[in-house]
Amino acid sequence: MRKDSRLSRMLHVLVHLHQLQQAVTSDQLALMLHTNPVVVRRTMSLLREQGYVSAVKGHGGGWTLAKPLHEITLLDIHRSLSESSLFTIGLTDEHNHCPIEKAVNLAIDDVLQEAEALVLQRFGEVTLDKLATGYTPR
Amino acid sequence: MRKDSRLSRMLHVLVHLHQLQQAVTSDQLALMLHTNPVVVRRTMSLLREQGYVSAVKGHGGGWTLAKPLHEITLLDIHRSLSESSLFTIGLTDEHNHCPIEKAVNLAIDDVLQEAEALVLQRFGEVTLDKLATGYTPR
DNA sequence: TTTTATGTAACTTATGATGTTTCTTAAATT
DNA sequence: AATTTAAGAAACATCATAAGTTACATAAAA
Repeated sequence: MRKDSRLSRMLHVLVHLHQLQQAVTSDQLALMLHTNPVVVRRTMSLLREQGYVSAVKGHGGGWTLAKPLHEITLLDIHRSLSESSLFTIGLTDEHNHCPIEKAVNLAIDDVLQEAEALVLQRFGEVTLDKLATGYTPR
Repeated sequence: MRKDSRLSRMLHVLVHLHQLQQAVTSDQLALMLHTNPVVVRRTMSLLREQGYVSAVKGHGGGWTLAKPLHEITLLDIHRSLSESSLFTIGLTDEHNHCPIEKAVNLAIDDVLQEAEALVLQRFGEVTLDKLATGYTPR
């Protein structure tokens, strides 16, 4: 299944924006991410809607951070990007009345919800300034 | 992103096989899963390779459990089915030498590995007989 | 020999991030 | 005012993979 690498890419971009301290164009970011500027705008606009970056049109324009890195967590960016599920595992809904299917789905969902809660908690504990200074795992 | 519902489907099938106590054909399972028999064979054959089910050809043939439910865990079935990742999140590898990209990927991967370990542990704790008698969440 | 069933190869479909083209809009430079 | 530079946005193509489908081979029982 194709992976969603937007979180990885956007975190990468945000830390670079912090270090450069100036507006960076979509074309420049596209070169950096080995992609094209439309993909950059499409993804960055989700962060702009949540107030983490600003975009300025025209000469000298481009993208800048709208908040300092220490006020942004991995969770903030993850939430800005994803409406869809964290897991590749899905549940079936073929027989709403079958008690076995219900028990199976409940068992799987129970585990996945616990795991998702853990991911969200951990993401919430990491601010982006920690990524700028060399992250060390727990 | 399209979900992998094979785990859910196969657990459902295994518990039904236990309750029916007789060979069930791929056609019958396909009706049960609202799919077609080739999809059933393709997926069930992964469980057969690991020794969880047996298949018999010809008249009166079909699929039967090769192990009792209490000797099979969610983890066993999960492992039989998936070589691919549990998460929809992927890491980029655009600049192997960029320390920021490394820090970003390390931070994400750190969290995902912890979450995956939790999922595998929980899956390993649940034997399939628990699903036959009405599963209650932790 | 016929019927019933799995085994398997080859191909199509569905989904969503990604990639691409093209045009519009806005702001700074000339 | 005209030109250049940049984001915004619509429309469409690509890719990967579970799922779905078609067709045929193989094996076992009736």
